[in-house]
This record gives sequence, C-alpha cells and structure tokens, in this order.
Amino acid sequence: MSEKSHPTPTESELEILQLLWLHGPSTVRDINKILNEKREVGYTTTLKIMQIMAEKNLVTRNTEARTHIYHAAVKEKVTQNSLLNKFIEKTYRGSAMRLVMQVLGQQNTTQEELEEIKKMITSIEEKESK
Amino acid sequence: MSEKSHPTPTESELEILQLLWLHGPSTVRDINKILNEKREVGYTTTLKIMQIMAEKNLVTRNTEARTHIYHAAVKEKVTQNSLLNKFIEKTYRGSAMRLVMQVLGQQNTTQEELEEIKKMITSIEEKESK
DNA sequence: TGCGTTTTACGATTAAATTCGTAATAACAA
DNA sequence: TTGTTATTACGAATTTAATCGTAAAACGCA
Repeated sequence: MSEKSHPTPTESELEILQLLWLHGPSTVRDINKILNEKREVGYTTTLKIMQIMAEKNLVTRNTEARTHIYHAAVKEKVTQNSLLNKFIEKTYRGSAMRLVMQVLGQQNTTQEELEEIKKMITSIEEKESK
Repeated sequence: MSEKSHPTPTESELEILQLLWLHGPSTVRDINKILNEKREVGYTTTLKIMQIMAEKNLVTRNTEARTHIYHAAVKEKVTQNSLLNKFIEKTYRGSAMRLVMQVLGQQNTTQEELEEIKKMITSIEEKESK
C-alpha cells in the first residue's frame, strides 16, 4: 500500500478535470461559469460533483478560506491512459492497432502530423532494436 | 431523410453487438451462453437488453419462428467510428493526434505493426499530394 | 392429452450518475 | 447593526442503464 486510490472519473467528472488541467486550480464558481458557456448547469450541481470528486480523491481542495480552491489530484496522461485502455478493450476488442488504423484512415491528418507520427515510430524502432 | 436512426449503444449493448459481429446472427440463448463464460448474467437480463436493442434499431430480429434470431443492424466500423469520435472529444479534447501519440507511446507495438502503420501513412500521403 | 421445458413479454426493482432545492453559515455593504 | 449575497453541506428527486421475477404462450414428448 502506498498511494491514495483514484477511481476512474465518470463523464461529468472528466469534464471538470479537463478544465482543472487546462486552467489550473479553480473554484466551483470558475468551473460552473465555464460549463455554462456550453450548456445550462446549476451551481449546486457543479458543487456537488466537485465534492464527490474530493471524496474520491480525484481532486484536493484548500478549505482554509471560505471559498474552496480545487486542484486536480490525478494526472491528465495517467487518467487518459486508463480510459484509453478501457475504451480499446470494449470498443476494439483489445486491439490498439485497429484503433490507430481507424483514426488514421478516418480523420484528415495533416502532413505535419504525419511527420510527427513518423518520428515517433522511428524513435520506437530505435528503442526496440537495442 | 432515409435510414433508420441508430443511437449509440450503451456498454452492455456494445458487448452484445461485438458478439453478433463476431459470430453472426444469434439467439438470446447463444449470446447469453457466451456472456456467462465471463460472468454470471441472467437469461432474462440478456433478453431484455436485446429487446431494447431491437426497439432502438441496433438489431433486427426474425420472429417467424418461436425462437427469435437477432442480427446486428449497425456496422462495426460505423459504430466504432462514432464511439471513437465521442471518446476523442471527451478524453482528448478533440485531438485525435494526441490519442495516436499516446497509444504508440504506451502500448508495445511490434515491428510488423509499425510497418503497417508506415504503409498506411504512405498511402495517405499519396492521396493528399494529389 | 397432459406435463415439463423453453421462450417471449412485461413490469418492477436496483444501482449509479446527475441534478437540484433548502438550510446554515460566512462575507459584505449600506 | 441589519439586510443582501455568496458559499458550502446535505439530502432528496430524477434519470438512465442494468437486472431480474413472473406469467403467458409455444413447443416437445411420453
């Protein structure tokens, strides 16, 4: 045993984490404002979700002042990774390759992006050839 | 207007679609048997979900005989694609590239697979250069 | 025919996630 | 000080998905 446990976030929890990752530590008011630019969300709805996230250790909060400040307690990459693996499992029957091929085939990828992927592949090949 | 509408499947609906794609038209009994190899699922639970899927037009069924035979009514690629786009939106803030890079970086990809991706990239480049 | 089994249909229950109302408290302003 | 506003805490209501119990109908067979 060592670290606190971090369950994978639900959809609306993820949405809030995205904002915390993007904007850094925020208040409920901050988050709720941004959410309301896209759709109507009651203030206490946002509050409640963030409180639950605190219980789950997805965020920490500074409660010194009256207005609490929330910090993401999980890393973006780590969270994405665990969601990604779950997604590959359920949607692509475990085959990450099938997913990559489909993304490349479907999305229109720019030349710069393709170059970036090529670089990535080269660096993987170098590692593996050692 | 033309086609019937196909809402995106829920998680357990997707699980059943996977089996229909893999094994072809099946009865509730068939599907339930396979599901029970992994975990315990009541027969009527499976039945109910498949009935709901029929309502949603995710499957069609032949009700001539007493035992109905269910067919997937949505294509695997199409369904994966719509789930994929949703996933990219929610988890990678819309960036398919970030997803690809993370898959390549994380999973251990074999040399054959890397070659396959390279071919894919080449063929995309050819298309785009026209 | 009549009994046991299988299947479908239907609705009720459960579980999880989301949404919100209300009350208590703190902060602030006139 | 007193009234208004903002914030948190808490619990209830709602929604959606998943699970299952029960009954009726269809079938198979002794």
